[in-house]
Amino acid sequence: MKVERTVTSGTTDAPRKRLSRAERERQILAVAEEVFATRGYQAASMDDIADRVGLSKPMLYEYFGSKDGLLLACLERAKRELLDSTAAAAGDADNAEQLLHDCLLAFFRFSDEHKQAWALLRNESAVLSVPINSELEAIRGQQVELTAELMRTARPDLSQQRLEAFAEAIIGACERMAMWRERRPEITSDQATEHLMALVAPGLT
Amino acid sequence: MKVERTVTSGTTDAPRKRLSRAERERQILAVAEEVFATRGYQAASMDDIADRVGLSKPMLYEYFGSKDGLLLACLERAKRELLDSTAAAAGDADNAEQLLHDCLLAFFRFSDEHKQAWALLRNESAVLSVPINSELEAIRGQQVELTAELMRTARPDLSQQRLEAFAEAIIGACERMAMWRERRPEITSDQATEHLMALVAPGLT
DNA sequence: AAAGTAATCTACTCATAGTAAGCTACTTGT
DNA sequence: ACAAGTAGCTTACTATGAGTAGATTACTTT
Repeated sequence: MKVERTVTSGTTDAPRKRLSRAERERQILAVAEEVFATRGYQAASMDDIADRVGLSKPMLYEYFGSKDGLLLACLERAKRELLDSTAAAAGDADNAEQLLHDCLLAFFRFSDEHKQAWALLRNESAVLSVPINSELEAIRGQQVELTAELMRTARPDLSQQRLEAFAEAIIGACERMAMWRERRPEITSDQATEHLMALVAPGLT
Repeated sequence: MKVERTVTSGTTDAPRKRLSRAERERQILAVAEEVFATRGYQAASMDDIADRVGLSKPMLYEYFGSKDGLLLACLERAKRELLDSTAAAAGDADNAEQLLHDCLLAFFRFSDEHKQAWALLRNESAVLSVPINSELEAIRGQQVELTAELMRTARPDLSQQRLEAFAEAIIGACERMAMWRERRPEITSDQATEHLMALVAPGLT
């Protein structure tokens, strides 16, 4: 189980290439995302991640501070990607229904195509430590805001509170349906979008 | 920080009452639910829970097997309570819209009145270890089934897949809105219900 | 080539999940 | 009443994994 690297004694050992901080950080993030997504936060060990990168543990702490910090960095990147994807889809739509449709579809496609990032986000409350969770809620707040903002242009008659409520509800519905699709892979992102449209579009137009 | 019990040397020490397994289990569950809900799974320590119960750690393992096992027992109880609450509310409703309304309201009231149980369920994917998560998804499946079943009686024209999709979406929306209400305590359960009804009722009738 | 610095390592500490092995109070058969 | 059995309980351990102190080595700069 233990993969000795024997840096000191080896004859054929490569002398461990040195990389710039930025490069190493990207490399670590890639490995960490994979490990967190497959094993889960708790079962993932810093030693394991370090080994896979081919680096010693203190480097992870040097760059990310803590296990929480490392997860948080992964989450932030994933969340940004998701936000970008949906925001981009919101660009070219002429009416409210079309807009909703495009965003939903973009979301479901994202959860298809970036399975690892999505697995991470889906389990985001994995950690529960107060500092992380509040940070996460802040990030999530952005998504709600974006959604509410988009809806306001379509339905300026609705109250601020109602818009927020709708945004929360729709995002929650999306997340659950994405998890549902993991259990039923035969359901395409178009079908999922259609189901959700059937449920909420009448209430929005 | 360490509260020594000094059982061996004390003069005024109560000799640690012996309880039946069933009673002790209930007592442990109550403490564990509180600790898990407030500190979170990760930060909760078995030693701490044992101390608060006034018991030694091996007893927790004797009765619940592992930390996961203890959390799972808490979750199962909480989930059953929630399921009972909503199922009871489904009893006396004459039409589909009324039914949906009553269930939603029951859910939001539950998350008000059983804050601890709800905090636990809300963070249920806290653990991520594969065995626990699959167990949890199974429990959750019951709720989806119940919801889908209720909707089928109201809308027998919809396909099985669509009913499931609606059930998942509505449950996801509920969960998110309950979390939203934690941030905005001024929003009553009636208001939350009304918002959600406004969003989904048109799509269901 | 000397000095400086950024990347890296080895070798620890400490907290906590989980366990082995035995002790003790209550129950039950005779 | 008392011996035997058992269910509840404890002390004292191991093992793993997060996090850290301090030294070291490879590039960069002058």
